[in-house]
Amino acid sequence: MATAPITKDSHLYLVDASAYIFRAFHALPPLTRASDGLPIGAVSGFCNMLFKLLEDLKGDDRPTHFACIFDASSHTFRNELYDQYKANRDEPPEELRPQFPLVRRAAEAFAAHAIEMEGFEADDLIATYARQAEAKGARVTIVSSDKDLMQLVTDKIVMLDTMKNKTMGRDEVFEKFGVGPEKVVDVQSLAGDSVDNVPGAPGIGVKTAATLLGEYGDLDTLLARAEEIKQPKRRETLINFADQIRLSRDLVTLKDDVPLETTLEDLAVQDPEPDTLLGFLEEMEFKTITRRVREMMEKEGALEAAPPAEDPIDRTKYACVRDFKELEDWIDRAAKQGFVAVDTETDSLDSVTANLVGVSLALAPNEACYIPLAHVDPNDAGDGDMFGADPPRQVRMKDAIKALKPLLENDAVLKIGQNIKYDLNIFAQHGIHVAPVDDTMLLSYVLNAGKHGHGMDLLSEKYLGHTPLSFKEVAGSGKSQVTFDRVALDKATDYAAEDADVTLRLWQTFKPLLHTEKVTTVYETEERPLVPVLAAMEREGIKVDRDKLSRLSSDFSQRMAALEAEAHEQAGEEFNIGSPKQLGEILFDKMGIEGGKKTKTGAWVTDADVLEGLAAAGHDLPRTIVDWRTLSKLRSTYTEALQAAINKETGRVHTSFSMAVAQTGRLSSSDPNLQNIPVRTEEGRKIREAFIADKGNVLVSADYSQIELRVLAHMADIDALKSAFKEGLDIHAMTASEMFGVPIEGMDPMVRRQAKAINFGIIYGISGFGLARQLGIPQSEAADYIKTYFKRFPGIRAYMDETKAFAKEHGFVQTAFGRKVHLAGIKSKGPQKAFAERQAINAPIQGSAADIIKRAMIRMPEALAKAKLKARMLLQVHDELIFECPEKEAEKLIKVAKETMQSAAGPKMDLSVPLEVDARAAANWADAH
DNA sequence: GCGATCACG
DNA sequence: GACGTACGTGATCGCA
Repeated sequence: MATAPITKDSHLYLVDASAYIFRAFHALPPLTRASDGLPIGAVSGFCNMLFKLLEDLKGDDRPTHFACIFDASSHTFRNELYDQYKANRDEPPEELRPQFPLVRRAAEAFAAHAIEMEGFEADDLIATYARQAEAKGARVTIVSSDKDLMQLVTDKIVMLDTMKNKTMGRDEVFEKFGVGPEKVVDVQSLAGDSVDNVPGAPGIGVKTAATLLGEYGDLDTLLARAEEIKQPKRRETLINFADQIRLSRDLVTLKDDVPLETTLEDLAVQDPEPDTLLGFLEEMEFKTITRRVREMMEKEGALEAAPPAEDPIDRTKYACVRDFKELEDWIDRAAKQGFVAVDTETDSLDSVTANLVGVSLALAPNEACYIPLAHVDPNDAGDGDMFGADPPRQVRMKDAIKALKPLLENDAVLKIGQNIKYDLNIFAQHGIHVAPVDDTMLLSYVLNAGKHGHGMDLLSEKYLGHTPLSFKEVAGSGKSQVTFDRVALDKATDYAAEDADVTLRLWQTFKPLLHTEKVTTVYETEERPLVPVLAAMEREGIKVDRDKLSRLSSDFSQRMAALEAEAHEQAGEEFNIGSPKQLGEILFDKMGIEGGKKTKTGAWVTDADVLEGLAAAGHDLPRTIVDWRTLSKLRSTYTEALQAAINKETGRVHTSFSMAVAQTGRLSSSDPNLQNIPVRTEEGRKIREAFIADKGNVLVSADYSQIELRVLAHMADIDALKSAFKEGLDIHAMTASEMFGVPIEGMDPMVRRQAKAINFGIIYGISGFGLARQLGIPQSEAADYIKTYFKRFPGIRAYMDETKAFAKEHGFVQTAFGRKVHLAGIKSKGPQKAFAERQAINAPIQGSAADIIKRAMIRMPEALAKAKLKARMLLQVHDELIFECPEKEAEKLIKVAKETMQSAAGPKMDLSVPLEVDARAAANWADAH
């Protein structure tokens, strides 16, 4: 049986199968098998549901663990408590009885674990599994509409009614019962249940129960203080029927500690055996679903070419290479073969400072090795006390580097890695410039963006059906975690060689799919060549003025202290000014300000929008908080954190760019994030001023002007927008002029501001609500604006409709350069669909702009070299590139950078609008921007 | 570890 | 007729 650990990324589905059968039988039209009249309506409904759950769900919603839970018998411990429990139930109808065993067979055919236990109801098993999974941080979806299960709902556990396609979380439970899930039991104990024959308290229904609990808190308190109830009748009932209420509670409370026979891990989703499943469906004579299942299986066979099953991962076959001759042998074989998977092990996650600890190579499935280079005795505590600490015998670092260099730099040998930019930086520390490379993370990114993440463990699980050793398993976790150089060589070999092995297998899986999925060009022209460019930028880093940051920090601290004191005075009490919860209570509960909103967790919303509104209404405290928060943010996230991020050796800050995080093709930056350095406020700009050029150098910032609107004008083919850009008009003013019929000359800045918000709205997949919120105007007015906009630019609406239709048909959208962005929710209904539609509109625009700047970045090193410039590219901020160069070069650099950026769409795309780039040189980033 | 908040494009 | 909404990121904090 397949097993898989439950982690916080797991998603367990628990189907309340017995309840489903009854419901399907009554809700669905009666259906009989054509050949012999066997009733099969419930079986059909059940199969359709399973298929939908197992095959249709994508992304986060895709189950990792799955079980169908059945009632084993009608007699359970509840009958011992109360002999009338469920005593009013009729025998199941004649047409339903033969379907029970068929449904169990259906579950087996879908390879869905069918679980039942004598003496326990399905509900108790569901409760036990759900709570266990939740305790491990997993998400749980209970497929049922049974209100008895609603007590289980939490932030992690939701219910799904597949017939109504409705998800039930906290809010929905609250709507139904008037109390949160944790008090559902209390309500049910009072209200009783005629269906299950739970007595409850006579004359008290859900509404009254909720009211009472609202007043007294919980059932025990309510019963204890029943004397205080004002209404005589209710008081009497609660006092007289206290025992019956307590019994009811025992009946409705689900048992969540059933001694399970099948563990959670055993519920791992497994692929159905095609012959068994298709055989069963054909036997039932289900035409439609048989066809759909067959199509799905054919497609998956093509898409996820599973690894040769006869070659499962076998860690015992890995070699630990500890002498030089053996290393030379591996290198020879790799060179001969022409490709090799490579992975480095280090003592840190930061590729600029990390030390190389070992290298692993893989030549073929199971043919992999680990070459330890800097391991120490695992018993060495690392405290400098070298007693008993003999490093294990291993190849000398210097020798290994010398031997590996020709292989890693050999342009006839492809080096395959997972996130190989990291390894490039590690090897660069040792003077090795690895090329050419392939990256399995990027292969997955161009194939699967939007479907799922691209980390190795996830990809291995999904495409190889194999769970690699986790880092924690070999290095420990928490306080007892050690760096990799302290891991014993046998364990290190298992882990490291497996990573190379898995990488190689993923490459074999993904590489052929580039062509079938038509994403070769995106991979070859945008992703693969960008890797060394970004690696160099990360190594280069950017200089920051530590003293300036330090002075800003002190300044912010002082002003924060003053604001904090002021806030306490305005509040009339001391409170934690950094706690949104406490602030909300002071503003809306204590001070009694009306009109507050709550978040889905029940806390008051106190974000800047709300506080600005309150300040405008004449309250003093909100303004103080807003000011304090501004400074607090700047201090903790920037002035403090950036000082800590300065590299001791280089004296510069080195970010890490992620190429496979953003769904649209954008980069992201982290550790630290240098793509969100403040600029919008005066205080914020001071932080930008701390980003400086080295002595004798300047920073140059070059940014695309309105690139997303230009891309939109081109892609949607809007003549009015295109000519506006060609004529160099102020695009927001032009939009305002077209919409409101006012001249561009001497335009009211407020009118232009509104047009600007609309232009952004268009790019984001506009909604009246969003525009109204942004502009602070009534929704009706916003709707009118949008109407006017579409009337004036009908091509935009047509483009949006086409894009949505394409997304729905194909499940993805594309940028102008052929990058695919898959949209998980596009086929769902309700808010998920609306969200996916907005993504569908935004992704091609944002993604095409990302494509363009990537193309510019890739060409930049050669353009700089050709112009004989010493300039280095340091950062990318989505539509902006930051360089550093000798003062004297600045003018020439600006020219080269502009040309390269403005022509970056070609020759692949003949953009029908010009791309404008503004560039400036200065001593710091604020002035260059 | 998660939600709320806020910094950027 | 109601619902829930602007697109894409990452870091920090309080609080469970």
